Amino acid sequence: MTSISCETCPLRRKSFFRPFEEEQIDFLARFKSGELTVDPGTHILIEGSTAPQFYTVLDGMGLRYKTLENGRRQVINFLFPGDLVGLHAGLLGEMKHSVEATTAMRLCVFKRDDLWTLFRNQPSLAYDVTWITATEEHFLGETVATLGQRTGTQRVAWALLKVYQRLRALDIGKEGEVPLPYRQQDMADALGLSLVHTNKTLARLRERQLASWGEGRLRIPDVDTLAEVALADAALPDMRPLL
Amino acid sequence: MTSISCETCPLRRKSFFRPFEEEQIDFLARFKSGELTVDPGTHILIEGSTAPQFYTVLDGMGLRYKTLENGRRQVINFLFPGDLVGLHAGLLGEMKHSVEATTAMRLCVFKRDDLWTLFRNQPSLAYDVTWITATEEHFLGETVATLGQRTGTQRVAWALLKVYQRLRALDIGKEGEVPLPYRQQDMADALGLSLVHTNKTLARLRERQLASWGEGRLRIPDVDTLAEVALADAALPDMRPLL
DNA sequence: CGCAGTGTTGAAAATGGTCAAGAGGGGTGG
DNA sequence: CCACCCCTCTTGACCATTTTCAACACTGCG
Repeated sequence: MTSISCETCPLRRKSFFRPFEEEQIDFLARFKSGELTVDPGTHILIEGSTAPQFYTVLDGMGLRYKTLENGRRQVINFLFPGDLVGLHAGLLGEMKHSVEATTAMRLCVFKRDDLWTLFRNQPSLAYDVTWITATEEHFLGETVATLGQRTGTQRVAWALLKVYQRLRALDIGKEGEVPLPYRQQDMADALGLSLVHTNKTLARLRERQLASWGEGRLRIPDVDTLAEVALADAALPDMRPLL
Repeated sequence: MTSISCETCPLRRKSFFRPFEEEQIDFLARFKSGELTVDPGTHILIEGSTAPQFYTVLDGMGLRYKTLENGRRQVINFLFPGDLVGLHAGLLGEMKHSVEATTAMRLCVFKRDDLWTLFRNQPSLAYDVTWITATEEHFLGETVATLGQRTGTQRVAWALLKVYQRLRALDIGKEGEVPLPYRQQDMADALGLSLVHTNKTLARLRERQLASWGEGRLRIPDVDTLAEVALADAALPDMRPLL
């Protein structure tokens, strides 16, 4: 399996990612220390560890979660191509959550120590790192609002909508249908609902023809209607930088 | 009301904040464009606006919240001295939430446009900005886990503990007792609980002598026991940079 | 004095959780 | 090749945490 060069990275060509200057790409090419390919179910990062590396997701899907002292698991978010993974270990010294691959994944590997070089020599890339972190923070704020203020049905609708929009922005799947390889338990753990209630809520959304998720595929006949139910905005996410 | 100079900023002397190099302080002194003093109840930033400024809280307390389309309010977090406010407007172009002063507040004002200068000329400060944003993101991840996986009692205990620890790290209040000027409704909106249920849960925590909050003061007889109930870690937060 | 904002308490209603059981699919080993 | 097991999804019944509704006490303020 040969490593993909940053210059011709197929992910970067997607319109979801902001075009970079040649100088920035050159820097990233040197910054990149390798590629990691993992099987479904692999634990990529473990809470409490001090990983010497961090990653950008090139392909595949995963999830970021935290386990509480009572054994319950909170899925913090789902991971898609373009997401930065494990930056916390680089920035804060230790991982505050775990990361697991749901499908097979390919990740671009960076050395944690090079982060400081990036900040010193590439202010525009440093700005992008901060932008990504702030965007992530904003999304978590939305998630807090969802868990705090939305009903079960609204939560499930919101999550399906967000995932659909993100995948469509990446041009994955097609209009009205995207792959969604997670288990219902993952969604339940992400939304703070029980598995049983999540299942029944999904069944109701299917009946009402708002969203139909099964066999790894999510179908949304009418995004605007689902967005209404989700109490959310139907707009696609903004363009973002890709490290 | 004269403006405080960065060189002698009393907040910076607190042991909660990492000492800075003289060069960094000099830069910040030039970076600082003024001071803002507001009365309790003032809306400092409004969701959707494009503020040309962002702030560091020098004194007082406030809260950051978001209003959903159904009118419900989610308090995203409480704001204390040292917190950066409104960086989103600078980084992402527009505010994604609102900020309101609970007590009288004093804020250090920065011009949004200077942020880029900071990234270009002060990589170590840029790193600090990113560190703060990542820490904030981490905290929101904890909040998501709280709303998703903790029971009502655990949530309230967790919030009181976090607030207590943060204030103590700032050396506000004294061992076992800190000021807490928020309303029960604010706490309820932060935890995704109804006001009534929050009130009754607080009463039970008071009966059990775990935490007693009333008349603007929070008393915690035994932090470790409360931490157990909260399913949380009793450690004080790490030292952080102050912009 | 009356009013608005906050805190408190009781009772009824409901959303969501837990328990339990079964169906179906895919992999593995006998 | 079949049997068995494990994992995921599904559904029903019952339970409980939390919400909603309603009323009242207390305070500060115009």
